[in-house]
Amino acid sequence: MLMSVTIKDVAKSANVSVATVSRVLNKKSNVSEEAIQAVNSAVQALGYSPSFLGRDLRKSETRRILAIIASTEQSFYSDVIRGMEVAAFSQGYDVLIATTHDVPNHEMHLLGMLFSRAVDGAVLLGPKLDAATINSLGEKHNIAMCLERLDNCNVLTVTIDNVKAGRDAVNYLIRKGHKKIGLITTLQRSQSSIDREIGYKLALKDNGIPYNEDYVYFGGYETEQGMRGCEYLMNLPSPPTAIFSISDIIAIGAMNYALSKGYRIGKDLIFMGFDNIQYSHMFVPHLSTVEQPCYAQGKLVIEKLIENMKATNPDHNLYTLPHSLVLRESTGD
Amino acid sequence: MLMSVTIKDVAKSANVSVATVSRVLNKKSNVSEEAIQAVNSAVQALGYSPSFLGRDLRKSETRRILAIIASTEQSFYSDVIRGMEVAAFSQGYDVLIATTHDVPNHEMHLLGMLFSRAVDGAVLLGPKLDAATINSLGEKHNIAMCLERLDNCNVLTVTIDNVKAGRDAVNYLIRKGHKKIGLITTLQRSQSSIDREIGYKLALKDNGIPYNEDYVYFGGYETEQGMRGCEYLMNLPSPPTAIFSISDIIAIGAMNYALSKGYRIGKDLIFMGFDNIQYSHMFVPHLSTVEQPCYAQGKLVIEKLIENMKATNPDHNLYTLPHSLVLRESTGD
DNA sequence: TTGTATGCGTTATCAC
DNA sequence: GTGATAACGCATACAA
Repeated sequence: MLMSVTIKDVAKSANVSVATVSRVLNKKSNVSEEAIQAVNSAVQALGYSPSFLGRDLRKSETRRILAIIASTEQSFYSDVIRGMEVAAFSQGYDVLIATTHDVPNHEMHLLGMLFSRAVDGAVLLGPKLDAATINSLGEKHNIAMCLERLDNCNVLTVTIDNVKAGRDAVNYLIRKGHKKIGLITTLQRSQSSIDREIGYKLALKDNGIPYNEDYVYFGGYETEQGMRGCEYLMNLPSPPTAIFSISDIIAIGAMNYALSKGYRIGKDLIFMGFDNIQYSHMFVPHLSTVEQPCYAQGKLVIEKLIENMKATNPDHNLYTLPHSLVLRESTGD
Repeated sequence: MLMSVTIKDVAKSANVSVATVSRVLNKKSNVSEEAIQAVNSAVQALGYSPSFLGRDLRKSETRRILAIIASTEQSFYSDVIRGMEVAAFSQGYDVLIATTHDVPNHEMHLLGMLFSRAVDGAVLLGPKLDAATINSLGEKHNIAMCLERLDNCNVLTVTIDNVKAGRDAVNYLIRKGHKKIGLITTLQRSQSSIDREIGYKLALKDNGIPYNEDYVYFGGYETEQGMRGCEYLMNLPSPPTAIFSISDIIAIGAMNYALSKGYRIGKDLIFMGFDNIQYSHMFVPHLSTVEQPCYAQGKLVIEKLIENMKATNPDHNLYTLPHSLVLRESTGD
């Protein structure tokens, strides 16, 4: 489209060498004031913008990091991305986002940008690839995971302790005086769902309540599935009086059903969600939920990833950040 | 991190020249079966992945397109992005997303990726830069706008007719028998908001209803502002019986207020939103709204943008795609 | 069918 | 303080 103006053109126009132009552009110290002026006005006049293609090749770095997410639909990622951007930007990196739509092959395709050095590093937010694959990639490339951990995965990871979070959530429901606790979770297993389920069971055990598999509904991530889950649970011979859902979206669906059947939410029936999405305090009644530190997780994972890019000995640890309960009307608070 | 294996290493290992390696990798026809085998097994053995840094510089194209959005919070962008990706992918392009968080300077910084040829083109979804700036960028670079148009902007744009959409929405409320129509819009002006307001006024005029500025509330994009707007409108001496909001988020806030005051939504008071976000049919009562063809807009803008990249004579037209009304409980449907 | 050589736009090393 | 020039990794024109 544009007959590219290069550093050579600027050099010619400013009557200096390309080396000097490069020095000015990169703000090196040893260059005369005259040269600086000459170069700057030439740059201005020609509308020159240095090509990253040349620069990146020469320096063999791009200062770009790729965040790979399922889709932009989960508004919940927003704060994570923001944390990533702030951390990256402060060190001169840009964050680019790409979406997989849950297709493992496409996730691999995007990781190709990493293998091909189009980006310096990648962060996976909820990968669909298996641990073994990610492990082998992690040996050769700068890669990290955020929000979601993987069992037996030896890759830098920042997440929360989902077991403890699930446990805390359910313990709270029990402390509210409830003994019959339903769980709505997903058939499609992500490690965070599994961990939250484990937390659910541990909380029951903490309180000497026997685990009853009838109280667990396996559905999908959509609101509709939450409705189904609640419908199923409330039609049990001895329905639960409290329901923990592994996501707010699901919990809202569940409350939708409960509302339509006239249950008094927060009294007859209490609900706890997970994620603290924006909508959880827009919905009426407002939803109690577990909040995870999205911004902080995003920030930390980038800081660690950038450290790794410079390190000879990369850090492949798992970092867990603290979560918290947000109590609203749906639990009678 | 990784002592890069290059095309040279592959050539050596396969006992051929780098040219032959390149030919095999790019699936050129004129190359012997032997060579293909040799190269492929060398690639395999060495774990070679071609560097985009070299390739992109040589071909001076990246086959990457940047989508610049405010943030990933508006789940509403999701389908647009999806349309963009499908269109791009089918032509061998990747779509990368970057967020501005409404900071014009950061938008400019991201456009730097375009100037510096780190991407071949960019799509702005709701730019914060002014028309003059974007115009001048559009002369030299492959750039397009989507979802949001700008007055006097001579840049490829794909959007809907927001004037007509607003007009249709309000006309529907009037056809439902309402004459006192409130409008909740935003103080911070985007062209789409302005256009929807114009549509509101035109619909009133269509029906011989005088415009009353008391019926218009200017707030922000958040749910809370929708509540305020509704509160304001319903406390007027002669409150409206129908409320049009320029976004679903705002409309949900407005309904929140109405619910809390005991109005019977869909009967005493009807609501129309805009965008058809996922929440609009999760909220109870379900929200009537205006749907825009997100996927189609994303798809079209990329198709046109890629055409432009090849064209000597780029297309700077404005394309408007059809919207539709989605009728639910909030309008008594 | 294959190899050699050049150049893409930078930055960095080295002489001056 | 400055200017040649090599090198980054690749694709391709040209020769063979």
